[in-house]
Amino acid sequence: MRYADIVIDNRTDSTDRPYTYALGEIPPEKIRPGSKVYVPFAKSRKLREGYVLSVSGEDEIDPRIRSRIRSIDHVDEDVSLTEESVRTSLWMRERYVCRCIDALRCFTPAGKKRTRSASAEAQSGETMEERSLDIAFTGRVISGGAGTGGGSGARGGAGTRMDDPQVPGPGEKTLTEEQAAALKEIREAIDSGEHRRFLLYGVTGSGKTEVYIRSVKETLKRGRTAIVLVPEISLTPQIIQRFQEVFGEGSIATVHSKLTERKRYEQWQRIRSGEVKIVIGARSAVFAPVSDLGLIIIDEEHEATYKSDFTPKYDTAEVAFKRLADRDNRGVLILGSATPSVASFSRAKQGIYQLLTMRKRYNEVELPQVTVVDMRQELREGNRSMISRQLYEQMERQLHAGRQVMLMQNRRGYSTFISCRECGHVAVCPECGVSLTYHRSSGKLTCHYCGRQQDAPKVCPECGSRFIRYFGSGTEKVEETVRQLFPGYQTDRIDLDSVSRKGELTRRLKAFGKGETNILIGTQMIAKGLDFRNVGLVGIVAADLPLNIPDFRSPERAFQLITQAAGRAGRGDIKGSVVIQTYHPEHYAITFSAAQDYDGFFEEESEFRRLMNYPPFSDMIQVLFTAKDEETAEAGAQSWYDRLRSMMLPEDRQNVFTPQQAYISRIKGVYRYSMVLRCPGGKRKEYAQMLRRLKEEDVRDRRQYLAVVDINPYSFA
DNA sequence: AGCACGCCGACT
DNA sequence: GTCGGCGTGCTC
Repeated sequence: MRYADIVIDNRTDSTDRPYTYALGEIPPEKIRPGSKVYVPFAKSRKLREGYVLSVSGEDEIDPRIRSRIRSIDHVDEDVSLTEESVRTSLWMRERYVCRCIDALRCFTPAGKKRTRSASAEAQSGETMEERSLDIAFTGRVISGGAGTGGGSGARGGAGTRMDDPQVPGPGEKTLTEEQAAALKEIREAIDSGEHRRFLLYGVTGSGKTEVYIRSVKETLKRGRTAIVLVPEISLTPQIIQRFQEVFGEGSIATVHSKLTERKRYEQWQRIRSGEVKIVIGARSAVFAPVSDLGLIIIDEEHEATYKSDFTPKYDTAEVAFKRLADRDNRGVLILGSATPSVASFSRAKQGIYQLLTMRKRYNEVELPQVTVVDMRQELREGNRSMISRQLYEQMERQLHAGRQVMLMQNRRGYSTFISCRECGHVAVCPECGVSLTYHRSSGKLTCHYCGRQQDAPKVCPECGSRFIRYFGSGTEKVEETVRQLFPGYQTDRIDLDSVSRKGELTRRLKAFGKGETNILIGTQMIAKGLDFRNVGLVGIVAADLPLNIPDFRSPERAFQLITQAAGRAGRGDIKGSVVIQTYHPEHYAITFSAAQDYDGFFEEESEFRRLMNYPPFSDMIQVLFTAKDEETAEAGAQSWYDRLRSMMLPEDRQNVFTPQQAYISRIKGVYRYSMVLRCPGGKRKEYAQMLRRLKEEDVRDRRQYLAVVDINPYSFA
């Protein structure tokens, strides 16, 4: 008799381990790592879903559990996963301290099947050999048949091919020297059939998309598959359009959150069956069910959207790396950005990534002229408006010349908070404890964390005073000011509040692209995406905003945001200009972004990180404790702190920081405490294992709080 | 004794 | 996550 170790699809930590089942009536060739199975479990009448991790023989069964073993009821081959998915999931469980099932679920089709039989055509008839699973968390290593498995024959070894390299095919553009040089390196890597990683550092307009397209083409030529990841699919219609022009619409699967369940399932099957070999999508597309994966491209790799907000809190580039390094794939990873993250550029400098640089803009358009305005000076000279005199003058000049203007204010709403002038009372969300933002369009006070809304008070709820002052300013206030200053021009505002319906963002951006509005005001949503040919000026209304957030990555974010926004100016054949308004004109994030000097910024930021022992010179781990009452959350954090330190060697204890109330101490009535750990080189794995042990203890002791581990969090909550 | 309710704990 | 078991405590 043969047996299978199975993870049950229960969302609880207490069943996060493999259970052994007999194959029963099922032919052994139908069960392999990744098989989706239905099994009886505990006292439940209904069958439970599960995934096979490994298969074993009679002699490997622990005699103590033998009598309790039950049989698998049936298999669903339509939604079974690849063995590579199982290996990557087990790796994710270790790395992100998550449940095995949560990692496996990333690889499963989110949508529903129509019927059991309707998608039977998706079965490609593959009979993958059983292979050894070296990292099963059972600790059991099973070895099945040898062999390298499906699809590997097409890979590598095609090195002698030397036809049409510089001649553009249909829909392709002629390559610049820099593009050709970058592509040469990538092609060699693809030809080698080895796992290699590149950082494509190309300034805005240097033509990264063209390099992506050619790289995908090279990959397809070898019969292999490619995944192209973009930060947010609705903001990148141009990339998708370019890919469709070159490869044809039918050969690309696009996956994103706006697809209906059925559509998503259809796409999943199209990918799994091998019908399409190119997948384009946001973060979650890194889990696309491709086999023989030869290439993953991560465009705008520095973007925050590549770090998952949900469990498991994975880093897309790490998962991409792991999938590509798998023995069933051995593919190439390309990270592309005009402003690479400090972590990635640092890896490139260390030689972990091969650095490919493209410094020239495609049409040799001159870089925009940048002016930094000291807003303290403006205030001293009597200008209390949020628009400086320089910005006003430049707007006037550009609008007069028929050019368009973009103003970025990375905060929505009308004002940040409202406060009573008599007693100082500040309106605060009763659930989250953060100040409420006034939205003029709706006349409501809104909590930006939980979304709760209430009417703006006419009189102070504390003292009854009619004198209420509005502090700070968001996009709505910018819009109002600009409408007053430039009444003769069409103005539009784009932020999370003004675009609710799907497709509206793209439509409005397109309208601006066509010149229907003269002035576009928005949050960072407008800093990315579409290529606007007629924008003569980009104004960054408050460049300091990201700098005020208490996070070690603030300078990096500020630099990226300013650079991105500035990149919107002068995309066509006109030289653009950029005005940066700031209260910290001397800050290095401002000076280097104004000078468009990435390398200078990197050096300074890297030195700061090294001195402070921040990533990439260490790893940070945050554990967030949530509970319905504050005492439980605090006690949970304290308990982890004490137990963790007692597990550690004395010299490691200094790396655990005292637990404290989270930055946002309450969300939707749930209290939050946080504990942060710093992992010096090489300690990450060891610490993560300790955290895993603490989680297991909590399950056993039925603790009333929830602890969520976040490895290298993108922001410290 | 008989029953409702809620917590416990095992699940292969 | 899920369900039966079982203890508690109330009522007849």
